[in-house]
Amino acid sequence: MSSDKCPLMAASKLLSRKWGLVIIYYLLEGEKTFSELEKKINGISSKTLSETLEDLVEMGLAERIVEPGPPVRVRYRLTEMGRDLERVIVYMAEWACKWLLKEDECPRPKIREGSAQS
Amino acid sequence: MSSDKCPLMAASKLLSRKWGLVIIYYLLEGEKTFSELEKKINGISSKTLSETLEDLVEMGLAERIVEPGPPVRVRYRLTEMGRDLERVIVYMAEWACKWLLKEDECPRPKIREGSAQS
DNA sequence: CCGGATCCGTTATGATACTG
DNA sequence: CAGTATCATAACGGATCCGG
Repeated sequence: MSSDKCPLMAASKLLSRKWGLVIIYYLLEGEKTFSELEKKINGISSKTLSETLEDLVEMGLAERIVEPGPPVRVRYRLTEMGRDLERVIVYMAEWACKWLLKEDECPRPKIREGSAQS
Repeated sequence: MSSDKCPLMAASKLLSRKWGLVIIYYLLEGEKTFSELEKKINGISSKTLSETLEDLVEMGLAERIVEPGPPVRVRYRLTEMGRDLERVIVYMAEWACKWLLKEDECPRPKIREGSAQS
């Protein structure tokens, strides 16, 4: 049988979203609004950001929090499941620093410690 | 400023390939031929496998090794840069096991020991 | 302005068939 | 065995538009 249970294939919905891990990387810094993410993530279109956020919420990785206005504010926050990707993302970032970037382009991860945010 | 150097964005070519990390996951077990990968990775089309392998080689993550035949054999092997993704992939696999799979569907990683580590 | 939705063109992926 | 060719769908990017 070729049906090995490959855990990475179970995660393929996440992995196949081009900006999924990048968005989570920035959400690890803390909650962000739609337009904060849009400004941070240079190169993403609002359409793709919107769709990817929807998918992240649907996958249970992030929460969409609507603060009734006016003005209405929508914030996105990682769930525990999403925050649990921190190690993956930190190591991926280190890998990219090592192999893809110059030393001086390599930022210190800005992951928040003690992430109790309720 | 929006021009943060985000290491994950530098890796976006890899991350945006749906099957990239999955292929590397299996190549971490050792060299594989095209059809071995095709059998292992259920759900990938030969076209996408072919294109993704080309990209992995072009990105420097894997090598394409042609054994003159007949019959000609083509094997794919990770480079050091590719093997260095091991931590990322192992943690991603663990994450998927924890959140996406049932306990009994969660295989022990079959990564080969004795490879160069940093 | 904010948080998208809609339309449209381009690229990536999937299914199937076929080739050296 | 190791791919290519062809065609269809899905994801992505750019631009525009819209209700609050």
